[in-house]
Amino acid sequence: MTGVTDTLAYRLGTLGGRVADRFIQAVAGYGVKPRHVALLVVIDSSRPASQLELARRLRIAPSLVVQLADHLVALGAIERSRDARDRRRQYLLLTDAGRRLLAACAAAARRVDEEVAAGLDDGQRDDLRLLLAKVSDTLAP
Amino acid sequence: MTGVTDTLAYRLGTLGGRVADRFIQAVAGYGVKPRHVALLVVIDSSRPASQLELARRLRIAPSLVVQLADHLVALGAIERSRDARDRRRQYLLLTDAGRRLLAACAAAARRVDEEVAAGLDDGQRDDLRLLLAKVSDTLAP
DNA sequence: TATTGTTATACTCTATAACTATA
DNA sequence: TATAGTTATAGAGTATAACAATA
Repeated sequence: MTGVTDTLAYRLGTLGGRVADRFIQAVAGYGVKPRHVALLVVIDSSRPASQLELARRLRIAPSLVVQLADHLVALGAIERSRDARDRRRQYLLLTDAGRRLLAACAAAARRVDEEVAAGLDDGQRDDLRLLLAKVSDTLAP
Repeated sequence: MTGVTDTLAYRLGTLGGRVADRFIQAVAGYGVKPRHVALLVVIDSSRPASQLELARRLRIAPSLVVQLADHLVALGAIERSRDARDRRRQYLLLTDAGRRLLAACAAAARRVDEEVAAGLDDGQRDDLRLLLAKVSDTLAP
């Protein structure tokens, strides 16, 4: 009988935590945490989106988007821009500094990858990336 | 230039969280959370260990082991047994009910796997398991 | 009245520090 | 005095609920 440690669910869950801890350390120097990076990512990879839209995409509470955005504004990484036609809405937009910050976080993630994937050859790294992407897509909706 | 989402670190971190959420739901009916399952796993897969040893293996605070163990004792899943030669030490031992609970959690994890790996064929599932195991080993120490 | 964003509050998780008992 | 375990306390992270502004 296979044990719980043999399952993808258990391995992905525990390993995800270990890797996330390293990522936290890797980006801490830039004054951000994984949630901030995730927000930067979705801002970067979509048409200008309101805070509520971003909350839905990230599956986090709207009030948390406010806090994360406040912090990123303070860092100069994003700007809030009111919708002229519906003044309730505020779009979050990356600044040049925000793009540089995101690039720095990507570089930090690649440094973590060096450690995480130290035991894998290039082909295995690509295989793993592909398989994780497939799983992500499965869980996407 | 590769973005942060292309890295293993970012994917493993975010995906780990999503999968962990599903695992939490899957075992909630048994009255346990992932930390309890992790404690059951290490108790099951080692010589009788003191609470402090278990804390070190799980990389969690000794005080947390106390809380988790209290809960598992209340569920009847483990028993505390004092070391006769050093009455400060308490070994945590699985009961039969604990073994059944662990088996139920493994079954729950396999149900989560059905969802997580729905987009992968059997060969890909094995590949992913193997690659994750390799990465786990790399990060083990 | 409904929706967007914000603020206030509460809850969960977990660690650190203080304490007890045994050595 | 040092160690295993326990209890008390505090901090981080995040959600829910109450509120403000606009539609």
